Amino acid sequence: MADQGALGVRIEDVARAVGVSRATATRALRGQGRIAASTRERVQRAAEQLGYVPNLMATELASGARGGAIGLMLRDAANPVYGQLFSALEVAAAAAGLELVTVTIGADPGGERQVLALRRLLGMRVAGLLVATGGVDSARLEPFAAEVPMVRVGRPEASPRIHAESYDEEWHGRLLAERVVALGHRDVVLLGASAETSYGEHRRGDDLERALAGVAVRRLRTGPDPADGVPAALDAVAAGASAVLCTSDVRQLAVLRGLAARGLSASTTGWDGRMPGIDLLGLTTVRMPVEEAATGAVDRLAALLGGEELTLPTHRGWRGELVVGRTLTERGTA
Amino acid sequence: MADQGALGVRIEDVARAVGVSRATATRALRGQGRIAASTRERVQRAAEQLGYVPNLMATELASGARGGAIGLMLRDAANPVYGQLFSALEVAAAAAGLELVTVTIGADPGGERQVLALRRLLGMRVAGLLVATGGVDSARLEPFAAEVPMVRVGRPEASPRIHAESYDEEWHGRLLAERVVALGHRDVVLLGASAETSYGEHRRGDDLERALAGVAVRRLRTGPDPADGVPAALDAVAAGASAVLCTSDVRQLAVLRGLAARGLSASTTGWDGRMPGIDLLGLTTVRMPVEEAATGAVDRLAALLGGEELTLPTHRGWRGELVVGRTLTERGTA
DNA sequence: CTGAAAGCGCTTACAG
DNA sequence: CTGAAAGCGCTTACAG
Repeated sequence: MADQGALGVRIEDVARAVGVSRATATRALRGQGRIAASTRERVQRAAEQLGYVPNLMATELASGARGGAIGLMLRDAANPVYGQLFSALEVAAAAAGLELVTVTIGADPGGERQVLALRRLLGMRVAGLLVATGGVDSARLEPFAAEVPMVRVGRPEASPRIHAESYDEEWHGRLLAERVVALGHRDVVLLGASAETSYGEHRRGDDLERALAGVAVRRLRTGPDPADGVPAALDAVAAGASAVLCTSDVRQLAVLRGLAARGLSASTTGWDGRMPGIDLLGLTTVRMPVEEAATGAVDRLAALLGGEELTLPTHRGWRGELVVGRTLTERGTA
Repeated sequence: MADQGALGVRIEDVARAVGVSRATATRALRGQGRIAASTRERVQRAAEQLGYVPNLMATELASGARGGAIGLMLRDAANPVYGQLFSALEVAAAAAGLELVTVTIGADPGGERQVLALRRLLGMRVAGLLVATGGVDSARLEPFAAEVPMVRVGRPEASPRIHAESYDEEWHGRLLAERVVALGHRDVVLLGASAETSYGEHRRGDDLERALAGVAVRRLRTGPDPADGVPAALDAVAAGASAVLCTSDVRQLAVLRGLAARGLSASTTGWDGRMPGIDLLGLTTVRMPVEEAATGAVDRLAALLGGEELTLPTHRGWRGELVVGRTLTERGTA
């Protein structure tokens, strides 16, 4: 163990150094209550000199304050979309004067780790909860929502009893489908993660498929690796499909690589629209309204913390925009 | 305030429901010490039924346990590199059996917010600290390092008194410079953030410039927006510079857009190498060894926590690899 | 303006 | 195997 250093310094030590009581030291350090300016200064100086760091655990326990912090449960930040959501949430929280304590969850098929993480956050007595993962079903979330204000953000799918600020993926699916159909595609591949792999992507696939009226859809449900299912998709292209619709942009990239490698051509679309070089790559995708959802979620949580308890849970779906690049062309012109 | 719900349930309530003492309830719930199986079961059942969630603050305060968690201070996760570093750290921490509590810092010119965040993390009595931001100078970090094991990760620049697992940016600079020179470029633009904007990028610029022996370098120091300085860089290209070397990939993208818009051509290079579509874009860049640094940092921290106190702080620099794409060609062939 | 005392919710020796 | 008591480090009325 490294030298315990200043962490061993308690307020008692500071108080003793100055010759006052703990209560006085507390007042001096928190700047609350009546206190002589000179005393305050002496205490502050001593605290600084001793390297006093208040023990938050004790502070919050004693004050009963539910710590200003709000807990954020996030999924894998390696994905640009989650990284940006994370960042946007931070910005929004800072603007709202809230501190964020974050825990992330990697793969979590059964949702077990998420429940654990939620308990842990709750154990830290966060004032509110932001849930930005897709893998927990609402049923497991509800008990937590009963204990502390909770807002789900990003993914759709939310029980009517839980606040949610999400992306209107159904709308996004229609946006894409409309354009694909308008360009004459009637035989397409729909490539995306299976429900177990990513519930969010799975839902996107459903939304898109539903909107593709009159189109022959070969749906491929794959694993987490973006390259999964690409060979099968290419086979379908070779067999006549004119477009490969993906439920995420990284998958679209994998398809583009595959097409180039096999010398095939087909239209492609993705989903997310948050990668840096989208314009240069000419990707066709839907851009998720990340900032809007993040700000919406934080504002709603702030309102709930502020006492808006009577509000019925609401589910707000934010709409992004279609980005049409070179990868989507009229059927037959690719 | 939302219904306080089960958060109001204390261990006392559980104990009373079963008719045992708090001490017994504790033992039953933690599974420590001798306890009758039947008692344990009854307590567990009651806890579940009442929705008991242990107050972590009280638990850790009472047990003196410095909570297993380690604190991570991170910079803006919107940047793909940081998002991936975050993710890699999570993975490594999970593998090492450590929990991560993360706070992020946005722009923080003076390093004030970072110091605050560090104090806050320390207040939570984390067992160790991972610092993955660039903006704090070592002098401000040292006091914290004296209190709790600390490892700096990612950015170079570290006092000899602080453990660091970083990227060997000097080496990366040489890697790039060598290739640029080998391809005949003798008049280049070096485009990157000013020291105030991003210390890391600034250092990269220094490293690169130093390695560009015999090359005329026009250095442009810009603000945070990737598009900053691009017009000036293009002017330099129009005036004869054959390459634009950037200290980050997003800047390189901005330059590529600018070149296309103005119908100019020049070689370009970037830095980071972590964007999803690099290969498709044909970017030239250095790929940061994110996973290696992350694993190294977590392992080292784990070792420190495990009692390796005698180790002198070490500074390990991880080396990534050069990625040469279409954007870097022999001078005159662009 | 300042101090003594009680208490936050939990755990941990110490006795039984 | 179980309970009473003391204590973790801090704060907050309540008296002075």
